[in-house]
Amino acid sequence: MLESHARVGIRNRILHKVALEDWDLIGPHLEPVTLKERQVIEVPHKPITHCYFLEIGVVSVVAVDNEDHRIEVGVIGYEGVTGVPLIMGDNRAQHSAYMQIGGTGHRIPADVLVGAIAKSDTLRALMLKSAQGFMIQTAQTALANGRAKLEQRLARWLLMAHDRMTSDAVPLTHEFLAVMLGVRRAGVTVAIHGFERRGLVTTRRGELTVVNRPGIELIASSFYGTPETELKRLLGDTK
Amino acid sequence: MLESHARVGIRNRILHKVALEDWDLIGPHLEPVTLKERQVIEVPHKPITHCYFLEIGVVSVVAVDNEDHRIEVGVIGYEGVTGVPLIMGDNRAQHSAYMQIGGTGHRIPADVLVGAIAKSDTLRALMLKSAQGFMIQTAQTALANGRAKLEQRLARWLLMAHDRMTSDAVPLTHEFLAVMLGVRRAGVTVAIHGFERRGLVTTRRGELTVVNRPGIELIASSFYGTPETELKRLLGDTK
DNA sequence: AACAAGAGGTACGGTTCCGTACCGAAAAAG
DNA sequence: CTTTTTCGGTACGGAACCGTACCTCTTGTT
Repeated sequence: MLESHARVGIRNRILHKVALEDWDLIGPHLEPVTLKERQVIEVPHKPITHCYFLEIGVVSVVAVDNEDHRIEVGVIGYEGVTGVPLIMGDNRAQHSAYMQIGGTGHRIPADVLVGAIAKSDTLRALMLKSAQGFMIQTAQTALANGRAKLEQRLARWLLMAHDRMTSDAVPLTHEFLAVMLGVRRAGVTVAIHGFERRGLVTTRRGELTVVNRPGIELIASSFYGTPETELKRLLGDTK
Repeated sequence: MLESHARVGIRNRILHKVALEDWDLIGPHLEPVTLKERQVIEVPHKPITHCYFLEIGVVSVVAVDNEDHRIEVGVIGYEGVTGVPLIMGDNRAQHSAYMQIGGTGHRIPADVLVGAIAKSDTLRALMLKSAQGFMIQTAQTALANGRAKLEQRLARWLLMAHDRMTSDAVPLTHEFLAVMLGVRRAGVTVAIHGFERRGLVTTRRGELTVVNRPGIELIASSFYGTPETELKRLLGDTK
């Protein structure tokens, strides 16, 4: 498939797959952005102002209830787009979303994207598949939260983050990892030590480097992989 | 809003909200069905043949991975419709779905529903909101699985089932409850005893009756309620 | 250089829940 | 009415993880 000139160098899978005839609807409205860690993308129950197509970095989507329990329900990187509710016809964010790992990308005003989806069936179909990919990820998270051990969940998260990075270094603290997994910070520390001892990762303050990815996949076992495989099927990627 | 004659007596919230001008697209193709417990609705990775609009009963949607870990990611009753992937443009089921509590409803061939959604913007918007309601439920399940105690999760499930029943009796075994919550059968038995001792429920073999719903809500606390509230907002119900 | 703040290491008692197993009671099948 | 199956009650050791706390390093900040 030919790519429009404007998309040369674009890594985001969704933008990549926007049909040529749909590009005029959104391309001109994309604004390049640099996103620092902890930057807020969406606030629960508030209108979504922009959708972000990441190039690099990781967004954490975190469910929060009214007693302040919180847990990550999914991550979004270069393979997807934020603002799933918009695709479903709702303009309010359901969950908290923020940059877990800083990066870059493009954003588009919510109303422009909604209008574009209304105009083009093919664009809407693409966005819907992206949304479904996220649903699958959320379901897998529910499975992992209910069934997997801390170590397996940690492995799963590292793999998902690693997929979305361009290097093997994953910059994040035990503290935030604990929040996302819904466990104690001390528990994360101990689990990471286990990984380190087995030569799967190396660590520095605020950073963790993947050394032996297959080894980590072995630990995550079948808790990792399903959403990734399904997304490829949905978007028809061959690589 | 006026209801078409054909819909008199329909309890399903989605069918109820189908606009008059959209009714011709699906109404004539609805087939009344009686659904017995354990009846299979969807099989993972296989094409979805029909979508079910339940009147009474509960469908369990269960994520299964390739090592046979399984856990319920959501339930569907009279408030929704099965076959979420179809709404998202995919014809394959992602999860296992089966009747957890027998009931009645109407079903429609998948291709008819897909065609109808393609023809009508308003119908599609309605179905998308239903799908989003399910997404919210799945996210809340991920939260509960990661953060809640067994007792709280049990309370949450009972409330969700109770919402979808027409009586206070919920027919199910500890065994299946355990599968859905992803815990031991023995654990469920003990937790139910606790409820019974506190006068929240009464039990018989294969059945459980809700006696003190507010008491159960107190236990579930904020792990119950969010998806229910949000679905009302999405569908604009006032009751 | 001194200080404060953040990140990580470690420990300990306590709780929750698992894995497993065995038994009796109720319902279904013959 | 007997046999078989399903369902539920109960127990026990053990694993996983929590809540909490305290201390030590880094890494910025002043």
